[in-house]
Amino acid sequence: MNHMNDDGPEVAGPDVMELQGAFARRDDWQVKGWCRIERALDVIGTKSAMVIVRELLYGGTKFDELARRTQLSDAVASSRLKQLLADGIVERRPYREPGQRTRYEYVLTDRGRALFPVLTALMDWGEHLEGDRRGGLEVTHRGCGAPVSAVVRCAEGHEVSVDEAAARIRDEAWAVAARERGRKASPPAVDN
Amino acid sequence: MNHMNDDGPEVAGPDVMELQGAFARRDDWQVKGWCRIERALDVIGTKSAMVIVRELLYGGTKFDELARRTQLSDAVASSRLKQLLADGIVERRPYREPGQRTRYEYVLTDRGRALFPVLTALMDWGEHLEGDRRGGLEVTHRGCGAPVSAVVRCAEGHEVSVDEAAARIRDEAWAVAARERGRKASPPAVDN
DNA sequence: ACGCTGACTTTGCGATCCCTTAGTCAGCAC
DNA sequence: GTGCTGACTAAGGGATCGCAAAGTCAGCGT
Repeated sequence: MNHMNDDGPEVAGPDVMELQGAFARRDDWQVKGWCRIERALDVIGTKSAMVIVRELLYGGTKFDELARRTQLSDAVASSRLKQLLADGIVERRPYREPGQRTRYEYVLTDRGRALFPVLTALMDWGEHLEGDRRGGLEVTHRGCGAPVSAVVRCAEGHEVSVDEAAARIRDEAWAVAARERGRKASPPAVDN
Repeated sequence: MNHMNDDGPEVAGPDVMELQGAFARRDDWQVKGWCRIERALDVIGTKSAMVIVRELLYGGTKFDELARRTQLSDAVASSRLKQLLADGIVERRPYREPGQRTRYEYVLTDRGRALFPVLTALMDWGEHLEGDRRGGLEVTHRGCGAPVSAVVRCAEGHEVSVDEAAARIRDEAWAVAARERGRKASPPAVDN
């Protein structure tokens, strides 16, 4: 648990998660489609998607606002928005300004707004990287003005560091059975 | 603040961040190098980097463990680890098992472990996507056994939703001056 | 009717990501 | 010293990402 040890080559040690139950034998569990991190990255794992969501969170709605503020080309903005639409992250709704034809504005869905912790966590992490600090943004709580950050917390309200976390398979009995079924269909893979 | 409105085409409304101060004129501020989200993504914005960090958090240390468990090819695992090393996210330290030559194991640095909220936020978000739920992982607090999630919180301890958040430029006076300096060097861009 | 503008779409290209296959290289085992 | 293994490295290729430039298309202005 020795955080903040920048004192030379002495390294951090095994401050990692505890693997519980059958997952302790990590190699027995290949992450075909069940890793939620990978699933998430398949949908928003691209830089253009992330920065578009960023601008939508900042309140941009019109196509040219989003393209300009993200510094993406029209083509990328267009195809990414189309994909975000298909994935249920943004919705399009018509609007019409007086003397203009009907256009569409883009707004985040609930699923899109649920990316707020992801973006905040990335922003926090980017803080400690090289680069300009003063020109950057500060995100605060409108109520009290205090700066915000993304933290990992358990349902009981405790803040959880990496070494205080444990990972286990959700429905272990089912997962073991599913693996057995898969093994009958195809020859055994990792078992030897 | 109408969360969870899946009732048809009625959309969510302007549940977005408030832009304060000079940042309210969003178009006046191009995100050249100061956006921490983009800086973060330049370093870990790739799927292979993310899944390697995931495995390191799960406790993997040896090269072949990491390559096998991430399902990445040796080549990708190798070059990504090299890059993570250069970026200060992992450290390599020699170890030697009896009757073996010296090898290296990979461990996260503090900066690497600081990605825990990012990965947790992604995992949370991936929850609501299509796909298998039962085979998935559950991350809990070792102390009390409760499941963990990533939340956005202010320094005063309030949980902050998107529409309760505000963004402003950190050092606004400096940023305005810096922009003026830049404008002298090159012809005005967005002003007219 | 003609041009202009805002909102895209299409096209063609280079860069990056990730894969497979094949090779290297250090030390044991024999 | 020959073979083997674990840990890489290199080479070549397909897919995806992102860009610039050009094209489309609807309506307003004249």
